Amino acid sequence: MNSKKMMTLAEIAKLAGVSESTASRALRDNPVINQQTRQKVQAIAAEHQFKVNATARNLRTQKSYTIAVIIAFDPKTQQAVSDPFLLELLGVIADELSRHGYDMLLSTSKTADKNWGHYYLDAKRADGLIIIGQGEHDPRIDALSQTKVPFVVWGGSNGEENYPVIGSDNRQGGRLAAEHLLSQGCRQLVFLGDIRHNEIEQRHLGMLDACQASGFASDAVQQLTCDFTAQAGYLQTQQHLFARLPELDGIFAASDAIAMGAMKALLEHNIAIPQQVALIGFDDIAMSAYCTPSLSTVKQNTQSGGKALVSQLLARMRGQQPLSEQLAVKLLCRQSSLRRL
Amino acid sequence: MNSKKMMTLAEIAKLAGVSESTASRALRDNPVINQQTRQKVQAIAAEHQFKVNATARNLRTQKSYTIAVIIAFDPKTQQAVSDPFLLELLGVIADELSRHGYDMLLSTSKTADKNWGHYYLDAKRADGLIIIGQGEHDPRIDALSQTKVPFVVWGGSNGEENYPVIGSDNRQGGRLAAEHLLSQGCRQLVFLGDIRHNEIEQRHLGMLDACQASGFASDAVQQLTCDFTAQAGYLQTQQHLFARLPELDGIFAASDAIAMGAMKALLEHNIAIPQQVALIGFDDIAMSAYCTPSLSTVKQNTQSGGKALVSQLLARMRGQQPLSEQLAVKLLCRQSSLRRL
DNA sequence: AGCGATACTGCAATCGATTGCAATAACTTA
DNA sequence: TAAGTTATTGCAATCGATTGCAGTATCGCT
Repeated sequence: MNSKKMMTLAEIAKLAGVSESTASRALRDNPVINQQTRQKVQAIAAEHQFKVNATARNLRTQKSYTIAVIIAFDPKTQQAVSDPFLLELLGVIADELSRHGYDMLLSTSKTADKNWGHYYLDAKRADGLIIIGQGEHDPRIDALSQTKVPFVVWGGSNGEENYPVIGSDNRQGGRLAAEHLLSQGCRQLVFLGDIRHNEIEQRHLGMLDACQASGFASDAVQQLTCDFTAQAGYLQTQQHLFARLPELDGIFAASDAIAMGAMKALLEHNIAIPQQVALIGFDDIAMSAYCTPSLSTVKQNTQSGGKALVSQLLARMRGQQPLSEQLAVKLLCRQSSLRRL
Repeated sequence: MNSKKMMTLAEIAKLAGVSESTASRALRDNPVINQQTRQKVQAIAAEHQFKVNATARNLRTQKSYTIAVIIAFDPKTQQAVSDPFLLELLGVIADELSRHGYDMLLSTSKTADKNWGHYYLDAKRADGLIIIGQGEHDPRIDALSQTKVPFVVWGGSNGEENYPVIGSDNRQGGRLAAEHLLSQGCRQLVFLGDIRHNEIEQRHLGMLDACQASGFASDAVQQLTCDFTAQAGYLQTQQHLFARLPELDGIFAASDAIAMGAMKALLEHNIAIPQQVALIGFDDIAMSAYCTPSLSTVKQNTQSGGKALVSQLLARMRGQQPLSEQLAVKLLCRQSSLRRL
């Protein structure tokens, strides 16, 4: 006989001839319960496919074993969720959370209440928050940090946040990218990205670092604001960069998607990549190795990123002081920037 | 004075000088409560940032206002979560659910218990299930359909499922793609994809439909199994398709990612696209318009897909009979297949 | 004044599991 | 044999909100 109806702990207890308390303890492997009793209860529970009612347990224990992941959307482009990079990160987080026994509640900031944070935490829907992307300096995050809500953020750090930020070492990534372009002989560089985003700003700063270290005048680097899409990269390149040719000879795009848009525009205009203009992106999304020419990029480590987010959050929930982390990035030189083979 | 401590309904009631029952009704806008009382309670609740404890409400009402979304993973490639197409779909689902007042619990089948379904529903973690991708005919889905669990599936239908399936009209998509290739003069076609997946099989069948309708011998179409990644597309093309040149003159890839891999291999081999080999994909992911040559494809409508999934599931939860749906697809002709401009 | 109708409000049970504390049984040890 | 342990188990309160039903005013109308 299987689950004709929904089983409750009370029914299991009755079937086993014990009290609810005993049944509960038996199922949780509480050692204070007699070995035989325990096994009997567990056997009966298994036989009837009994699953503890999570809601009831959560109410009683005042925990939800759930973490809310909030993807901060750029309301203009709605880019976030369709960015391949974020999806990868999300997958890693999902796995990590379930490895630790937590469920994952997903929401987009577009979707969520104006004050997510409260929506999830005050209503005890979730025990903690992972916020992906600060966007253009979101004041709600600062507000959250004034409370005792346990949360961590994926994004860029300028060292001034009073909340834990996990992210790639974007500045170092920017340096690596720029150094590489310079090493390939580029002398007039463009940064394509929106530096109002913290992460992007760091990448840009890293680029400036590298140029200064190499003794280039600061006007050797120009910055052009650009949304996170291939389309934006394409349009910006068409509209603003062709005019700067032929002096312009190197482009560092803030993301691979942008870079692929730029690449399209350049190729349509018959600009040789990398000979006339060298191009490098950021992220290492799956496609970047498969466009033509293949796209050089700075690879973010989603695996360790997701793991760090989860472990820092859980640490914070245990009352420990969480630390911001900057994850190492890796330069991948492919055809779009390698001039001498 | 704000939320120094966690507020409960009882405290709000006390502050308002009413009973818990009245407070509860007032907050839910129950018209039986006096207008003034209602407003007073609501004002006090707002002032103290009171949020109903979702766990307690869920326990009492026996609902969770949560839908679990399960992404069926291909254990070999782990492709699912990083497929840009699925991410888009996920975003739409998230928005739709929250529009209807539901939270979204996300899990991958890799992650979830062997018997997801029971994990979520028996434990009352979720009120319903959206399963994305049947994979290679997952027996667990059949098993689920024997129970009264409310769920819907995104995937391919062969008309024989005894559960509701929402998905693109893959067969029609296959027809469109093949007809297009034939119209461009292609005479030896290859289908690149794993037909053990229901959706992919339908696309393949559609391709055969078109060829038969045009009077081609069935051996004019060859099928080559290929995982869902660009890498797989690249490798399969390299290893198996070069041998079939120059007869082979048209490739229909089961996804854009595969197509982009194939494109890379062809270009490296100096095959002219579309002159020597015309290429078309499926999905219309963001990148497909931005590779060079731009990729022709069959566009799936994620927007209406996500909406249909949610509305059918909710209908089923209300006890209505849900229907399988096949969503219209749209052929997008870009450079990779357009021979005469 | 009397009586039913109407409009609110509150009591108390309930959802299903967890857990502090008390109770009982069994077993030692002096 | 009595007192003291130790091993198990059960009672009952609790988590926080919802809701059926009963209770109390207030009002209208004859």
